[in-house]
Amino acid sequence: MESAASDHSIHNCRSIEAQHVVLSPETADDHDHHGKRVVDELDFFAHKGRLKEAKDHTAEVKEECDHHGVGQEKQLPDTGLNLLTTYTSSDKSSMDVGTSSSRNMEDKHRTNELAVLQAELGRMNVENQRLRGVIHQVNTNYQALQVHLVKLKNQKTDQQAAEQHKMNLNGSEVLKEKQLMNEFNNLAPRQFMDMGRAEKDELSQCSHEGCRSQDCSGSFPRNNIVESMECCKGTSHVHRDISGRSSTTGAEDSPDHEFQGWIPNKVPKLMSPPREVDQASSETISMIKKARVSVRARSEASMISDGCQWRKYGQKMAKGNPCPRAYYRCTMATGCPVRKQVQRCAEDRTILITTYEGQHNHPLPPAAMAMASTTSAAASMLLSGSNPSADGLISSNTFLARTGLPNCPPSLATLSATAPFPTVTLDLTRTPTSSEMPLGQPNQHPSNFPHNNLMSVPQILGQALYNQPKFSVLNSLQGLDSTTHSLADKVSAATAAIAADPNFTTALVAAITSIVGNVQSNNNTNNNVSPGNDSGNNT
DNA sequence: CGAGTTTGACCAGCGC
DNA sequence: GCGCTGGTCAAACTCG
Repeated sequence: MESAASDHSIHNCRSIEAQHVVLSPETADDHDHHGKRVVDELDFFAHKGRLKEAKDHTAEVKEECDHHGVGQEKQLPDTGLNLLTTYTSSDKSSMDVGTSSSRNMEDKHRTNELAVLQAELGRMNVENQRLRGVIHQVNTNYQALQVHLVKLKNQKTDQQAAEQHKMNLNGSEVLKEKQLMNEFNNLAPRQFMDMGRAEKDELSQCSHEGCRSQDCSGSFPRNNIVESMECCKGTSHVHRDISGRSSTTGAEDSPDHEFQGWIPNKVPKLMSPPREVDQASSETISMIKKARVSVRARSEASMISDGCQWRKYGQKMAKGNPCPRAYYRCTMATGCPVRKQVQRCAEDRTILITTYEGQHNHPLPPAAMAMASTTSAAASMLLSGSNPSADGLISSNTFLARTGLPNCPPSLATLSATAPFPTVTLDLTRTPTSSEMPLGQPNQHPSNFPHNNLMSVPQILGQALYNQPKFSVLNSLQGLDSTTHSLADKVSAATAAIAADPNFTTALVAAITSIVGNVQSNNNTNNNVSPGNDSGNNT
């Protein structure tokens, strides 16, 4: 039987950081999951260890430089060129006539080594600067798009309100409608698309927008746009309990309502709310809840590691695919409704298709937030007015533009509305053509894509989320208002970007590490040597 | 013995 | 209504 979806044990992000991913067929060992360390997942986070190594290495180099009194980085312009003059052997011999030849040789060797390392350091500094510029550009693009989106939303709201008025709706209802829409519009750019901060903002948002505290005081900080929406939808929203019955808000008073537990897919559909608008909203909510993110990645492993802990609960043979489909549910919290399906592609069995569905009801580890936020961001895109085209595919350009990266190649991400549930597909198996490469970066290592770089997608995103406060510092350093920026959107944007450009992954890791490192080091010393010069280790 | 996996059975939705 | 299919359940099983 195909081992793709049937062979694995608990997948825990916390245990994988130090693991090096095995992606090559020679080393990917799918068979054994008993006792021995088996890498049967595509590990998205494997770079972390290497980054640390590189950082340590950089620190070592610096220390060595200081120790030998040769490290003069502070005094040299950061040109990236090896402008350090090193002592030649003749210089050295003239300076050090009295020492033994063995010591001469040793010194010479060290000096040469230092020169090489310093040259490397300089080169990385230049690369670092360039990447900062890239990040700044991405953020600027994102900001512009967000403003545009809000504008469009407001226009749409006004149009709809006018139409409602024409339909001789009762005046108070129109007012209510508009209020609802305004709430929605207020939420959309911030809360809906800001899953990363939703945890912190939810309470204040709800209290500010008049929603009942009961709705918002969940002990689980849910990074979940659906809950956010429900929270602020007012009195008309409908909850589903575990048994699938619909209940009005009165049922929420039960102490365990906020912990809804596993809600099977086969539960009955939502009860029809009394009013059209409620029905529409409920449908939207339902749609969002069903929104899926599908990730296609080339992997020998049976499952990609996405930072969450999963338990397999079923396996089925799906029609039209000889490979079985495995069903997993999140076990990081009791009753977490998030599921995922893992299946190999029928056409190309080296491609692993992982489909995520649902929103976590518990705090996520930083790495897992990447994927979760992408799901939520995808759902929010659906809310934001995307209209499927006739063939059911929303323009991937639109999608990518909404994710903040208009330059992202359109072939790598699609938003499909033909499936039972709206599905965003990130195809990380494709090598973008040179014309598709965004950000003006040359496609230098197409052969590395997607393997080596794919691994670090959630890693980098997760790391960014993990460093969220630092990220805010980064934004403010760049003159951006961090409070208006959706981290989740950045995640989506970065996902698309990284999918498009393998070099971007490495580059962004280096840049973020560098900037964060700089922020930290600036608090201590004014050291020109960026601690983030570890970008060169992602070969 | 507990946690996780496997796998056949069951159920609901959907199309004919 | 019937059959197909996708999704889930839960008992049996495996493993540390």
